[in-house]
Amino acid sequence: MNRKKIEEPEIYGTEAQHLLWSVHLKATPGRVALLDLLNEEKHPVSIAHLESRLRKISAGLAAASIYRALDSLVSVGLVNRIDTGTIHATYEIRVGRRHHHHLICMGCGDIEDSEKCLPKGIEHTVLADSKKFASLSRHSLEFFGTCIKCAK
Amino acid sequence: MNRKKIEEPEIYGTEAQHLLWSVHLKATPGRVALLDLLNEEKHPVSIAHLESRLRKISAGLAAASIYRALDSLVSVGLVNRIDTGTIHATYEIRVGRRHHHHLICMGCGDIEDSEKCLPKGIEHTVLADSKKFASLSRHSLEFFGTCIKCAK
DNA sequence: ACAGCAAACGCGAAAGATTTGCATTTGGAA
DNA sequence: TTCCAAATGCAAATCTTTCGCGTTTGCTGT
Repeated sequence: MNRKKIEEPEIYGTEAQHLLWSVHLKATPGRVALLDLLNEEKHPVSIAHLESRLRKISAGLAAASIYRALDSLVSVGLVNRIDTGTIHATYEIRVGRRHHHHLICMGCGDIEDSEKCLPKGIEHTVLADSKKFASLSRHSLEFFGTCIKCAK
Repeated sequence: MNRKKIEEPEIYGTEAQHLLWSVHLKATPGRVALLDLLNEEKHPVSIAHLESRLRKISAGLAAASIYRALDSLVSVGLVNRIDTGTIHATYEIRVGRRHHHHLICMGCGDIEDSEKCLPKGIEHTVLADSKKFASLSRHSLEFFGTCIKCAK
């Protein structure tokens, strides 16, 4: 039993595994589950949301592990942390998506993506004006307003 | 004793009182203390920071009251809630300041203001592209990077 | 295929942060 | 000055996030 054991071409690994390997992180079940989950979501989700989804879908990560895994995913840039104007931060997959921003409804919290972004080069302009910064690597831009439903 | 009782021209009220009255909020000690405090600060500060400052400076608001007061100040637009990329949100006075954004150091958390903003009319463009939103009232824009000190 | 080690994980407890209920106080309109 | 809705203080209840530590596991080198 050494020729070929399994049908699946497991040699190549999943997409999530490749993502993790590409940033030198171990492809652990927790990180893979979180990446898969965030990949399905179309919008930023809260930690509480992730926690309950994981409890249902997969075995369920310990809360502490979710925090640790998210921290590592954010720190290597696979995932973004987004401010939705509420107290609690939300998370969104970054890799594999076009750079984009959000319209956030202050009534119901609903979110829509926007492809509009800052004019090219504005980071350089901002940096040039700055007296204290050596470099800028990313920015966050969110628009707050009222969605059609909440406007009645 | 009915002609004139006190030296101070108390007839007019403080700046914080006027701000509160202008948005139809009662000028309570808690809100006034918070507004005064935020007015001194040059950058967004955390709730924990506000709490300890209040304990020292004035009598000190109950934690619950700080949360309630900040909620009301934010909801009427006197104060902004800012995402600094960490878990905890921060607060900054809005009224009386020019519209501006922030450069946030991912190393030490230091913040610098930037007067650069989005091109005029971008909110309208974004709104026009949107399928779900009726109106946009504000936006947040933060740049994340490394300050000179942290870049060593 | 296997051993070894640093990195992750689970679990439970600790530490913090935020909210709620309720009795009491107070700003400001009448 | 009176009065009432809105604020506040306080303490308890809830959440959220972090930590310590013993156990498990991904993955590198053999």
